[in-house]
Order: sequence, then structure tokens, then C-alpha cells
Amino acid sequence: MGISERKERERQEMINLILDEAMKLFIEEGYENVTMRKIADRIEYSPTTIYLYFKDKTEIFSELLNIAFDKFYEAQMSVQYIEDAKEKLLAHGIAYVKFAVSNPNYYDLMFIMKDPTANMKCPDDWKTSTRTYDLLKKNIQECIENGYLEEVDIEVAAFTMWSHVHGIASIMIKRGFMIPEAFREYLIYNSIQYGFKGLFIK
Amino acid sequence: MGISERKERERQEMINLILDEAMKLFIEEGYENVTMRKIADRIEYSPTTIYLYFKDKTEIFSELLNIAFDKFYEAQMSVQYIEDAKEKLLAHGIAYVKFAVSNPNYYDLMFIMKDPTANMKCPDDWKTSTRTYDLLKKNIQECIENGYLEEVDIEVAAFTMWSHVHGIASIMIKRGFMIPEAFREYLIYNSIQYGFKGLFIK
Amino acid sequence: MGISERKERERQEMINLILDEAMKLFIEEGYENVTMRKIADRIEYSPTTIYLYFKDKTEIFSELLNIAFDKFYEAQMSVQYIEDAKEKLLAHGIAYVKFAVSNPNYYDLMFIMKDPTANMKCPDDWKTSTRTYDLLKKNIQECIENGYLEEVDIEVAAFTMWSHVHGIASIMIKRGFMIPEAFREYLIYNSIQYGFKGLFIK
Amino acid sequence: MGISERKERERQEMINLILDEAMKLFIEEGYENVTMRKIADRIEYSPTTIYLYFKDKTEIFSELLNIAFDKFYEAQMSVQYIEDAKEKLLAHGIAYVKFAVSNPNYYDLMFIMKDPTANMKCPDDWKTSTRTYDLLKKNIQECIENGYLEEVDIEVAAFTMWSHVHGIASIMIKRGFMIPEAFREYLIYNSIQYGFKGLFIK
DNA sequence: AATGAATGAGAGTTCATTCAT
DNA sequence: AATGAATGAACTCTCATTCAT
Repeated sequence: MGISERKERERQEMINLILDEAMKLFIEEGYENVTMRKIADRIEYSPTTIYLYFKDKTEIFSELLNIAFDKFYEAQMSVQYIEDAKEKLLAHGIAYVKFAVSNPNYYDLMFIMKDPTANMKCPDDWKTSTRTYDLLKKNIQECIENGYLEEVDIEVAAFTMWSHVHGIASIMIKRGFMIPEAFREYLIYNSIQYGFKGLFIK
Repeated sequence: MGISERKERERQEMINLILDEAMKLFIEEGYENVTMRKIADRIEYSPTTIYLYFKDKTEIFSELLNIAFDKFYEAQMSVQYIEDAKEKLLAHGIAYVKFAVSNPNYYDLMFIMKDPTANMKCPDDWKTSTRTYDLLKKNIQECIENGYLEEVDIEVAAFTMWSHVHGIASIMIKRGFMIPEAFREYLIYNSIQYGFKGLFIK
Repeated sequence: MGISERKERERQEMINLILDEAMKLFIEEGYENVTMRKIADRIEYSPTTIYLYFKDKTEIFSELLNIAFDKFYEAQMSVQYIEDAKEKLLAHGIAYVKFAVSNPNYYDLMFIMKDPTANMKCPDDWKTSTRTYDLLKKNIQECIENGYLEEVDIEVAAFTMWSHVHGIASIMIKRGFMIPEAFREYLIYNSIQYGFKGLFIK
Repeated sequence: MGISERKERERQEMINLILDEAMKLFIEEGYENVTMRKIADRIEYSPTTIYLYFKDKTEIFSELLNIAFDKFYEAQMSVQYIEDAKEKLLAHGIAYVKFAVSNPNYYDLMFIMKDPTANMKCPDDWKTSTRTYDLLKKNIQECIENGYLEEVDIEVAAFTMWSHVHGIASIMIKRGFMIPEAFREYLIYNSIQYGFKGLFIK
């Protein structure tokens, strides 16, 4: 028992090692520079070894994507405890950007890169990726019910807010270096305040 | 004199030919499908010839980037004739997204892709890419002066609006397929209306 | 004693299991599709286990070859009961081709493929493969004694008949698809009749 | 003119060099051991270079096959000058086997190996490979007309003769080493005599 | 007795690039 | 000015095999 448990643990560690290094490579060198050989070099195993843990390159990629979406969802959940719908919505936006900026690699993978979703074909995967958007819509609904937002097409409102935070996130990730570091947090926070504030009617 | 002039002109024509076909290729097939051989095939010269006009592949891409920024700037300029600052600002946003959605590969090159900006190091290039942002700030300034927008940190306002339209643009380009086609234009237009409207105070 | 006997028996069973599945694989998918991993999958053991029973892949193939020769010999024996030498010889030829056509992969292994015989170097293996040829010569000898065939160099006669049936067999196996299916059996039967008939003098 | 001619000649020489070495490899190491890299090693060029002259591996293979069929056809044609139909048919058979034995590599490629014909899809290629068989049938027809052979289904007669010589050829090529060298020619010649003689009625 | 883990060698192919002409 | 010829490096992936346990 102890043995098989240890083996399983070791296997999981190896899988994580591969995923970690693959992710780092994604970050550092971009998608098309992640090769099986480079991953192998990083983990200090032979390329063949990787195939013991993953069917092929797309499986690694697919797994990375799932992990990213999970982490992302969790980050969004962390503000759901807030009672006041308006405050919650604002916190939601800030949490979104914060996650993106703190995990630019994950964010890049999920929302910026080429077409990772090409690998996602089973409906389960789709759920993973829309879960967070549903959360946002629920928040907006609550705000409408509480009179914070005017009666508006929820799809439009959700899309607007998503666009805004996604815009902030991608700019920060891809062009952040163009903005003085000291200025970045200020911009993020105030932009969200400014943009959202206008939408609230009380 | 006449001779060297003609030679220079011919040289420029060749450069343009290469850039044109490279761009078409890039637009039609995306970044990773632009290979030196394919460009050569299109211009009906040998791959080697390209190297007589460009140091290497990145130089071509660098040039393409400049062209993209120019086109982008022009697109933005096309609404500058509008007199009313508020209307102009709205039109600005819509033009921005329209350009991005109609020229997804330009937009991708300019604002989404990883590598290309790595090539931009000389200050001249920077100007090219911030020109449009300056235009936006000028528009906002006008709006403030006309009492359409409250007195706000222009950097915050500009960043907010840019984030919003950039967000819309990238979502449409990268994840547009997740949104029913008939719905896309509706979303774009109404999202801009909804988001910007909140910012105006009159 | 009982223990070591059982162990030996179990060992033999394992060997047979491996050979059986390897043969099935070979028959179903052909030589180059027999991989150690596929054999392992079939026997539901790990690839490594196979190496406890066979030195390497060629040893398995060598064994398979012997089995094929045995089966082949048996098929030939099945007509030896026929009394009349002439009829027996004809039946022999037909049985030969029938076996080949019904077991194309065996036949391929024994008489067409390149490598396998490279492994056969010990005289024992040679016997296995010439046994059938000896049978043919005996049949011819009988025919001569019975006045069916003229007095001829038995080596020449045997070689001639073998060539003929081997020729039919290999054509059918390797190029059979070029011949309309309905036509194949007709060709085989009539060709043997036609070719052999000429050799008989009564 | 002289230049382009020389270039063309050099190109052709390179193509021939590649085909020659590829053919030798086929002979020496068998089909599955012919790799692009090995060919490259032999011709002392890089693997990439081969792709300048051939689209891919199958194109090399296809070319080899055509060359073989051409040579083969020529060899058969060399006896067509013989006037007497019977003598011609005998000579035909002997020429067939002689070609096969003298060019075992070609013969292997055409009639023994796996499925080279898989590459042949255009009708032209098929003609190349059946041309020789048509020649045989014409010879048989002549023999019938001249009363040398009884009125028989030409398909059966042709198939019988082809089987016989093909059988001899393949045995000699694949199992020739089992027959004492001094004995081989004797066997070939006498077997053809013995087998064909029976078929003639005058 | 059995195996999970690991690997070196090698497969076909494509790419940007250089060099001699 | 233009190019044909050539290449090294790299790609993903599969195979038979070994070794420690």
C-alpha cells in the first residue's frame, strides 16, 4: 500500500514537474518555442520520458489550460463572500486583473494565446472556461436586483465589464513594460473605479 | 544620376513587393505560416533574393509592424473630422474596434503577439506606436474642456477607454468564435455605448 | 520436484502465450506492426516481462518461423494418405498453394521476407525448413517408379514444381490484388493442372 | 546555354547518384532500412539536400520502381527478335530469370517487396508494370497459332509460365544461398526446359 | 516473477540562412 | 542583381531495450 502510494505520488510529482517547466517555457519563450526537447532539458530527463506521462504535446497543453482555468476560477471565488452586490462586483473586477497580472503566464494561456481552445472539444472543458463568466453574470444580476445597475441586457453588461478588465489585463501583460512600474497599480485601480463607477446608478 | 535614382527606385519597388506579399501571407495565414520560401514563391523570386533587401526575417516583421501602426493611425484619423468632442470620442472607440476586427492580423501583430515588439528598440519606432494613444488623449482633453467628462486624470481616462476597446478587440479576435456571429456586432456597438455613456456627465 | 516441474510448466505456458499473441499480431497486422509493446498489451503483461522469456525480438521471430514451418509441414502431410502417386502429387501442389494463400503471413515469413532466415544458422533449423521439400522429392520418386513421370533428375523436377507453386503463392500473396478476386481460385487450380499435366507421361 | 545545360546535367547526375545509392541500400539492407539519413550518408550530402531533388521518400521509391520496370521490359524485349515462336517463348523464360538473378535488387523491388505498388496510382505507372506481361501473352498467342501449344485459356497459360519463372526467380534471390552455387545455373536452365517442354505439343 | 521508469537511437521532414557563382 | 545548391539545427514522435526494485 505504502509502496503504491509512494509510486503514485512520485508519478504525480513528475507530472507536475513537467507541467511546471512547460509552463515556464510558455511564459519565457512563447508558445511556438515550447518543444518537447526543451521541456526535457529543463526537467533533466530525456524527451522520451515525457511521453510516459503525456500522450503528446497537445495533452500537456490541454492540461496546462485546465490548471489555469481552475486557478482562475478560484481567484474569482475568493470575493464571493462579499455581501453588498456593488462592492462585490468591483472587487470582482479588481480580483480579475490582479490574478491576470500576478499570473501572466496563466492568463496568456487562457485568453491571449493563439488557439489553445482548439484542443478543447469535450463539453466538460467548455464548462471549465465559462464557469467564471457565469459568475460575473450572476453578480451583475444581483446588482440589477439591488438597484445598483439600470435594467440592461446582462450580456451587454457582462461583455462590457469583461472587455474592460480583459483589456487592462492584456495591456498590462503584453505592454506593461511601456508603463512606469510605479504607475501601473495606480492605473489599474483607478481605471476600474472610473469605468465601473459610471455604470452604477446608485 | 538618373541611373542611381532609377536603381534606388527599383530597389524600393522590390522592398515594397516583398513587404506586400509578406503582409498578405501574414494576413491570410497568420504569423507562423509566413516562411521565407512562401514569400519567395509569391514574389516569384528565389528565397535568397529576399536577403538582398532584408537582413533577416525579423527585419521584415519589424517593417510590417510599422506599416500596421500606420494603417491603424490612419483609421483613427478618419474620425477626427467630427466636430463634437463627445461624438468624436464615441466614434473613435467604434473605429478602433472596427479596425481591429476587420484587420485581426494587423491588430494581433501590433497588440497581441509576443515577439514583434522585441524588435522595436529605437525611439522612432516607439513614436509610431504611441501616436494613436496621443490622439485619444487629445480627444479626452477636448471632452473635458467641453464639459462632457468630469475633470479626471487624463491618463486614467485614456487607459480606461483603451482597455475597454482593446478588451473588446482581443476578445473578438481571439475568442470571437465562442460568440454567435449574429450577436457580435450587437455586442460591440452596445458595449461601447454602455461603457462610454457612463463616463459622460452631459 | 513437483515445484520445479510446475514452474517449468508455467514458464512454458507463458512462452506459448507470448508466441500465440505475437503470431496473431503478425498475422493480423504484418511484420513491421509487431512491436514489443503491442505484444505486451495483448498478453496483458509489461513489455519488460517478455524479456524474461525471450532474449530479444529476433528470438521471438525465430520461434515463430519454426512454428510456421511445422504448420506448413502438417498441411503437406495431410495429403500423404492418398495412394495414387500422381493424384497425390497434384494434391500436394494444390495443398501447398492453398496453405500459402490461406496463411499469407506464415508463407511470407517462411519464404518471402528477408530478415528472418538470417537468424537460422544452426542445422536444426535447416532440417525444419527442408523437411517439406524432402516430402516433395519422395512423391516425385514414387511417380517415377510408377511410370507417371519420365526418368528425370529429381532435383530438377522438384525444383520445377516447387518453383511453380511458390510462384503462384507469391504472386497471389503479393500481387493478388491485381487479379479480380473471382478469378483467383480459377487461375490457381487451372494453372496447377496445366503445368503438372504436361509433366506426366501417363 | 552551355551553363544551363551543364547545370541540368549536374542536376541529373545528382538525381542518379541519389537513386543509385538508395537502390544499393534497398539491396543491402532491405526496404525498412532505407532511411533518408542513410542515403544522405552514402552520397555524402546532408539529408536536407535530398529534398531538393525529391519531394519525399516515396518519390524516390516510385522512381526506383519505374527504373526497374523499364530495365525489366528492355531485358524482355531483347529476345523478341527470335522468329520461331517456341524458341522465343523459351528464351523469354530464360531471359526473365536471368534478369531477375542478375538484378536481384530490381526484381525484389518489383515483385517481392511489401507493397511498392501502393505508390503507383496513375494509370501510366500501371502500364509500365503490365507491359511485360502483355508481351508474354502475345508470345503465347503466337505459339498457339503456330500449333506449338494446345488451344488453352491464355490467361491460364500466361499465369502458369509467369508463376514458374517468378518462382524460380524468387527462390534464387531469397533462398539461393541454400543451393550450391555451381548447381544454380543448371537448375534454372533445366527447370525451364523441363517445365515448358511439357506444355508444348509439337 | 514482474514491472515502472527511463533512455539512446533514430525515423521523416521543415526552416532560416549562407555561399559560390 | 539574382540564384541554385547546400546545410545545420530543429521539430514531434516511436522503437527495442535496460536497470533498479
